[in-house]
Amino acid sequence: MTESAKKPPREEIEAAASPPPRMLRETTLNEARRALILDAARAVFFELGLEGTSLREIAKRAGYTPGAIYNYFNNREEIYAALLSESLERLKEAVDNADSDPAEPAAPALLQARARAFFKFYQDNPQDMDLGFYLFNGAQPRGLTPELNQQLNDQLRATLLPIQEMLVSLGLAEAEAVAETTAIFAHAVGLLMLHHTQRIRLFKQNAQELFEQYLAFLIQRIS
Amino acid sequence: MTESAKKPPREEIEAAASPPPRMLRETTLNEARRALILDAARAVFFELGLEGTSLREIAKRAGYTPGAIYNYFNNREEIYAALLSESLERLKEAVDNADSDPAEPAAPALLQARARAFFKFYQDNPQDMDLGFYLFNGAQPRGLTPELNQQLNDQLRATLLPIQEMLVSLGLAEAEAVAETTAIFAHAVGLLMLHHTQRIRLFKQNAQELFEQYLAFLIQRIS
Amino acid sequence: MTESAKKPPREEIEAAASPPPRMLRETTLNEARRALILDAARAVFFELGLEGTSLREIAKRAGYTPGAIYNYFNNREEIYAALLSESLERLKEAVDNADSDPAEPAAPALLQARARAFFKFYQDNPQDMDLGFYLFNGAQPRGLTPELNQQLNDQLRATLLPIQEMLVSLGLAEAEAVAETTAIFAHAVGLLMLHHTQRIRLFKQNAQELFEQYLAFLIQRIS
Amino acid sequence: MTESAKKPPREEIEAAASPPPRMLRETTLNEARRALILDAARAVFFELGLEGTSLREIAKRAGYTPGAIYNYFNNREEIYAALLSESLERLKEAVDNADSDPAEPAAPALLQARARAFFKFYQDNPQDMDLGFYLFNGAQPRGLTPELNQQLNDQLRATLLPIQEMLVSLGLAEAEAVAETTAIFAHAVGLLMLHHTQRIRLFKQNAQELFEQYLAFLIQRIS
DNA sequence: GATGAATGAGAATTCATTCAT
DNA sequence: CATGAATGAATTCTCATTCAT
Repeated sequence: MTESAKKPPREEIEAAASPPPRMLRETTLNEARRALILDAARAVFFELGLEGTSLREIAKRAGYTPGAIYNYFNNREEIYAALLSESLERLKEAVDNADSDPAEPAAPALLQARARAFFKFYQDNPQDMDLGFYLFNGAQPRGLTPELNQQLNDQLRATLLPIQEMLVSLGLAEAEAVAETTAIFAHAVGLLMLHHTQRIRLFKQNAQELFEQYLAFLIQRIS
Repeated sequence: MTESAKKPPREEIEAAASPPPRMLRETTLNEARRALILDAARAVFFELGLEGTSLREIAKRAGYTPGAIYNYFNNREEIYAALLSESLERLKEAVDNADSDPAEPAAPALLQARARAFFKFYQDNPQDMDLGFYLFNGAQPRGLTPELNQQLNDQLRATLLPIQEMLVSLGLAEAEAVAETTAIFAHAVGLLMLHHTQRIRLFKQNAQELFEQYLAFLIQRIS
Repeated sequence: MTESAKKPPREEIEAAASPPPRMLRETTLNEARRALILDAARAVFFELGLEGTSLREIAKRAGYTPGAIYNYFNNREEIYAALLSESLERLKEAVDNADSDPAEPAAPALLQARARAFFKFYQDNPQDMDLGFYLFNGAQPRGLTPELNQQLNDQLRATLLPIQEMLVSLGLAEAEAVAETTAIFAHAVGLLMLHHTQRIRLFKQNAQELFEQYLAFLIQRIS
Repeated sequence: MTESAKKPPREEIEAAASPPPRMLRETTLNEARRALILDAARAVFFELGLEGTSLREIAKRAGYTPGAIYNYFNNREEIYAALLSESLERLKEAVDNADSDPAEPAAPALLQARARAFFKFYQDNPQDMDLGFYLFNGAQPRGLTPELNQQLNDQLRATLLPIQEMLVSLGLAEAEAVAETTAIFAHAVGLLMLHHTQRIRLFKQNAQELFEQYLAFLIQRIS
């Protein structure tokens, strides 16, 4: 689930009936190794931060020579992109799963649940935010190809869609819903930044509480 | 004005009576040279961004050899800290000056003016935000000493105080005012992040407009 | 036509009577694949030059993985050797074909035609010269086996023989003819070097004209 | 004599009267160290050839860390350029010194002496020729700046000028003299290539003798 | 016969920092 | 106060080659 297949699974398609076992095995192995590298990369990134993350270190932790990495990724940025993509996948999953939180499926409650899930994901996984802001930086995001950039954008957009839909459910016009989604996104990001950098302590405030309050005001305003 | 004296001020104070002219002269010269280096650093940082900024480049632009820098700063992080301190000074100045915007000095208008000034400062100077988030990162801010960290925190706090005061003027209790100040801060930061990383384009929104709207709702809510 | 079989021919010969069809088929296939690789190698070499030519690139263009190449060649140098061998074949062909240039088959004209063909070949195909000088370098030519080296030498010698013969036709003693052939060879090589490295521009001279002049003087001298 | 000063001796000039001893000492030391690196580079180049020559190896032999080299040269190509420049200096010296070979200063003898000196220099120092042809390659010579390229070209041109002058002395028109100089240059280069790559053995000829013969014919022709 | 994984060595270059002078 | 030399570690990436499968 956590692995976004980057390499083309080529022939797998033609023989939909009986995937040749050999090929299947190799593809699986391959993906497992990619995943292994990504796990190492994530670990390094989370432990050492952006600056401390080098190909060497990733390779070492994955039990590889640096050169070997290039069998799975064309360059360092691709690793980051894969990491981010996978992070966004987890984020989306978290937001989507918020629905299954039982009980009251009333629109306001669902909106809260989804926004909360989004907020909580990054609150619990600060490095995932770092990752995002590292790659989503400046005009031409790091070393990403436009395609990769587009893909990541799409993933982000898709993640926030359920929130936007809920706002529409609550009676907002499409345009308003987009604006409010953006605002929620921004407010969450801002609070999370203050939280992670500990600046929020300056004000003796609690990020989560403030976010809840923001949501409460919002719902009140649009109801 | 832009120079916050970090290192040398000590002796200057103890001998308030008769500062030996020689020492005074040297101290002054010293500060001038520190300022020179910081100017160079700022220029490099703004031009090349965090990644492109190296001690070598700073030294070169300041007309020094890299080694000479260490007479004024103990390491690279200290330069960044001084830069950030000075950036916060400019920010504070911007917020304070918002008052002098003539006409209606009514409380709501003043609140708006100050918050706007804050927002605009970082919108116009993205690198200043980079600087802040570079140093204010994670639990133990980069290579900062606790004292430096404290000082920077104080500066930030002082900058936001005028906004907080205005909220009190508008009738909020002290505790509420702090919470709302934090929220304004967070919202601004969040929108600025989305703006600078261009993620806001995904939603076809405009950061400044959204911030204005946030302020409008806020004022409406608390009036 | 362009393929000089290096490796497999052995068995083919011993069993002149009844070459087992299977082995024959395989041998043929094999040679075809060798040729395929060499074609790719030549293309890469001509396009990217010596420095840009890597086994990986050759393999990629031939539709192989790098490892597969080692079924046909023992190492990179062997590919180059095969390439050079084939280049010398083409050169020989060019010189031999000079005869068929119609009209006056008088000895001086033929000599000129052949020498010109030699010169022109390398003038038009600078990479072929690179190839030659890459392998024919220093005392122990690159990674060539003595046998390979001998073979390449023989090919070169055979290529120049028609010129030497023409000199004999023109009345030179065998020893003199060899010496003059060497001199022609050297003069051509020297001018081509100056031409390809563009050093000849320093003198605002034209390589081809100078070579013609050299030939003219030579013919005049020995007639 | 063998050291072409690349780095600007800056202030040395203003105080023409009494060069401050300190500065002088440092300049001298500096040049000595540059020379040391160049010596190492030459040694590596001569021993391992172009392919084997790496910054690492040069640094190691010079007793330096690779990084330290960059205090004296901005990149690898600059080292090569300095090497070539110095090689051309030696070549020029050799040609110029041919004059001082006493006895008969008649024009033909002088021409021969100079051309011979040129030839002999490269015959005795094959790697110097490699160096030249390495850098003087293709349209945009390796990684050389146009200025460096120009400088090297000028040095080469200046080296051959004495030969050209002698041809004028012998009665050739300027244009003819240039053409013949080019031809002599080319012939020498060609023979030297065959000599160094040992291809001349194929013909059982002797490079030096052939060159002498070329000169003899030339002098005879133009006298 | 061919693949794909992996190695291990190596490339040039950059960097913050130290230190004798 | 400032220099210039030097370090040593790091950076990403490339390459020819090997080998189990």
